[in-house]
Amino acid sequence: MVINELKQKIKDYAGGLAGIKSNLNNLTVEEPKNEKFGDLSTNAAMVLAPILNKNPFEIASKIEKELISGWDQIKDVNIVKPGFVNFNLKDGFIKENLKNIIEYKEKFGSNRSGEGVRVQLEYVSSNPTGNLHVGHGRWGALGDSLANIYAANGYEVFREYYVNDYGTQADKFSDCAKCIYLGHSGRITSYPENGYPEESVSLAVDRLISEHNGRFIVEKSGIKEVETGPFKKEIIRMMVSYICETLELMGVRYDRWFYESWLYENSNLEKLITDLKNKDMVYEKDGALWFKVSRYADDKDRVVIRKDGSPSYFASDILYLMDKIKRGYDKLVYVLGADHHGYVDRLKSIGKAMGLAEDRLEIIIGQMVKIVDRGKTLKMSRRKGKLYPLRDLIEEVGKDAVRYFFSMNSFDTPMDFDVSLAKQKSNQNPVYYVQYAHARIESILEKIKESGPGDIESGSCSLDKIDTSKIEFKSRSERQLAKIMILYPDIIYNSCRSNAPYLVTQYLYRLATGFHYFYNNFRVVNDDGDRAAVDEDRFVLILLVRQVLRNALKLLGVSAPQKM
RNA sequence: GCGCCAGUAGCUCAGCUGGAUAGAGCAACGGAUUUCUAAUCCGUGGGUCGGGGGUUCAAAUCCCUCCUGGCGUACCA
Repeated sequence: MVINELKQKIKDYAGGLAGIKSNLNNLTVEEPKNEKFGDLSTNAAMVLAPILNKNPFEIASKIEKELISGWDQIKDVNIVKPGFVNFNLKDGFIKENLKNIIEYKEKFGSNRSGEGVRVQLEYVSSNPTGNLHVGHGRWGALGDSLANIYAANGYEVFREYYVNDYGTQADKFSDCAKCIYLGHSGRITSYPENGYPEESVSLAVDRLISEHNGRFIVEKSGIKEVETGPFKKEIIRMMVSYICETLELMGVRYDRWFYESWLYENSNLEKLITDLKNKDMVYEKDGALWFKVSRYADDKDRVVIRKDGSPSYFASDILYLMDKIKRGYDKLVYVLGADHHGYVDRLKSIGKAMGLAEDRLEIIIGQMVKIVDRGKTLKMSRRKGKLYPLRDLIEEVGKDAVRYFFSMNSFDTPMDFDVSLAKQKSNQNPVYYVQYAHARIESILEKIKESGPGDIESGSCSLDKIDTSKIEFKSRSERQLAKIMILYPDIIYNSCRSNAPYLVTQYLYRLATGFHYFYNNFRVVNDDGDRAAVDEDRFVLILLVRQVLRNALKLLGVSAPQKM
């Protein structure tokens, strides 16, 4: 990492001046907004000024003299107005860093900051009582990309989907499905009141019929009935398989599908209750058993066992979290929609009650997706349906556009998803812009292969045997392209630290811009003479760009096409 | 009512551990192609950073207050 390493050096130095106790968290090393200020810039002097009670300009020149001017990575330093220290990197340093792309290839950009840490991510976990809608796509994309990013930072990653197959909602779903299922076998019954939308229930029923036909029908004194227990289990399995397929269509996969009902096996609940009673964490009131969560973070206590003796969903929350802890993950990440933000305190309370260190539990609350179609907002409603199904979107827009689109914003931003716009396959969708850069490179390489000039050894477009230190930057834009590439590892590190896949997306756009500009202004293959001549410096450069594009696209689950 | 999130260009969004002229994309307008894919490139216009107050050498960024929108506030899951 270029920036993060320089930053550490500066921070160490600043720490020496200011004393270790000083807060230097807002010390930054970053690319200045305006590139005329140089490659990189630090505000160190201005951060130190109040601590040392000195003029920032004075400190800046001290930093320049004592620290930065001695670095062999730096070509020149200059100090500007309030006390910015701006500097340029040596070309040689950039070239040296380019070597890493060749050395690490598809691993370029990765780091080991998370080595030895087992992190579990749970995302989507939509109830298996209906199909996924467009909003769920955001959590799928976010969760999967985050998982990839954590892995690229050296973490050991586990991806999990929690299936709510236990409790009254699952029963209700099963009842709805039963009605439709019986209808297929000729017996008409009335559809449950306030049942789930028939279209989405039918998805599971159709699947069940095609797999098992009428296997769950039993005749009782001439009347067709359904074996409720096995039917429920199977119909939910069908819905889950549909959900799983939908997510796979957008490249979202899991290591484990965890069923809520598992939590109630082996009398786990009884053990939990005894345990909670022994620890004095519960009390009885109005015939129900309450958990004293209000003593931790939640605003009020929650029911664990209802007065009818059945466990509440909160009981599942506890059991599930305990199960995760028991499985030995060092860090638990929940990706939840804003409609679940009431969970945060509840989950944190459980964590605290279970003695889980606060930093081991990370809850990401993503803001909602507002679905807009031709200027009209489609109202989101969890129970009532009439939402835009995720599957339709993937089929209409394509996996790549869906993944890219959902990775463009910070999860903190409520998002408007214009379905009609997304359906248009036009340059309005920036994914094509980025993919086009890759396809253009492929196209150049194809041309080189075809013309088979003698000056590229073996003609194969491989990264091996390239010495980047011999590259010459013939223009500003070539150097700029190289500089963007060597900053990639910093992006991967930062995107992990702030759970922000969109930083990768923004980076990709920037790299693609750099390439497109380069492409429009310079040629890699010149065939105006008798035979094609390949510019080797540029040939190397585009090979490197291709590699970095691929690496970043892969993290987002977007393909890198050969042709477009 | 209380809680969480948000309000930045016509639209969709970055920037918000305070810093250098508030940035991108799309849309609008004007250019570039006998040359490796024009799904590209270059240029122009476009802003009371929701309103008001405060802290500071410096505020889109921090504090207070008000307005607007989304979500939540179950012995549903």
